[in-house]
Amino acid sequence: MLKKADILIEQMEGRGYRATPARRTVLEVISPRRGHFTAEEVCEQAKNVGRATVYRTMKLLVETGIVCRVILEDGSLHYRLSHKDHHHHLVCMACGAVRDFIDGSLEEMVKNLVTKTGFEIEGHWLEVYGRCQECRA
Amino acid sequence: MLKKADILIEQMEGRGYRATPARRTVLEVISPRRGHFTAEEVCEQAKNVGRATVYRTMKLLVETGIVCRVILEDGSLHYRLSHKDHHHHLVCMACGAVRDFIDGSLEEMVKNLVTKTGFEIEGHWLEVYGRCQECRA
DNA sequence: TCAGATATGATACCTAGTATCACTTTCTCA
DNA sequence: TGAGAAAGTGATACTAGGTATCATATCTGA
Repeated sequence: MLKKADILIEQMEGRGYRATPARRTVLEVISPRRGHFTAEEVCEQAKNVGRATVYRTMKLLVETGIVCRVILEDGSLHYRLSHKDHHHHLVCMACGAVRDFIDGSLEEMVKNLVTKTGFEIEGHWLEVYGRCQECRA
Repeated sequence: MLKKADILIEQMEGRGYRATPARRTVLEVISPRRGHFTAEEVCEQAKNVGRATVYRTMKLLVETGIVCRVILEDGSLHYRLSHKDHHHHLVCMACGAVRDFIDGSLEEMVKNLVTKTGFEIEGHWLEVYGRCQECRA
């Protein structure tokens, strides 16, 4: 049976990137993660991978869509495994849990902005912050 | 006649902060600005104000609602004068122009998320990136 | 098999922002 | 009015997060 990390490695190879030991290690660190994490956390856990390589790999993984960036309320950059194409994050500020959501009305709104403002819209970024059901209890 | 910077100074005083020369200088640098700018740019222009003080002042201005934070697509933190209570930004990636907008459907969507997910929602952050009418021409 | 392309890790470096601290300014209230 | 407290300042050193460089290692395919 293929491990999750193997599936991700295959995704990378499919995009024309080499499946190197360093990248494998990074993916093995990342793949069991549920919530969001920083590049620095990956550095700590992937001990035999250089810091520069971890940062390079994270950038690569974002490009290939394997992970996505999560910006917390304080502006700090985190990452998490990506499961869908375009989606947004609902981040619990207490436990760090992240839920994805897609919202059609938002895409609609963006379209309206085009006609209202004359802007050509290339992208948008939405993060919602709060406390999840468990943390409220 | 009151300059724009004076009005902003008054706003600060109204919140219980002192109107010091350093803060005046920062506000004079900021007040004629149209688009977004970084704290570092303010440092360069407000030459006789210490860097630490500029950063402290920027933080203060965000707290008092006089400026708001703008996060660019690359994750870097900029600021701009704030004109409304809660709003979002439409940022031109070519010329740096920023347009504010308010969107009721978004607030609606956030409310829907509460019932769908059980999250208690504390805040959200939306930035839209594109090219303005002038830059497209 | 070997030349070129890719990837790596160590290191130095850079940028943005914060902590510290001695000092100055301003406020306030007796 | 003036003394003490509170608030603010700037220089400096420091930290975190990330990038540039470069010699070396590894892979790939003609």
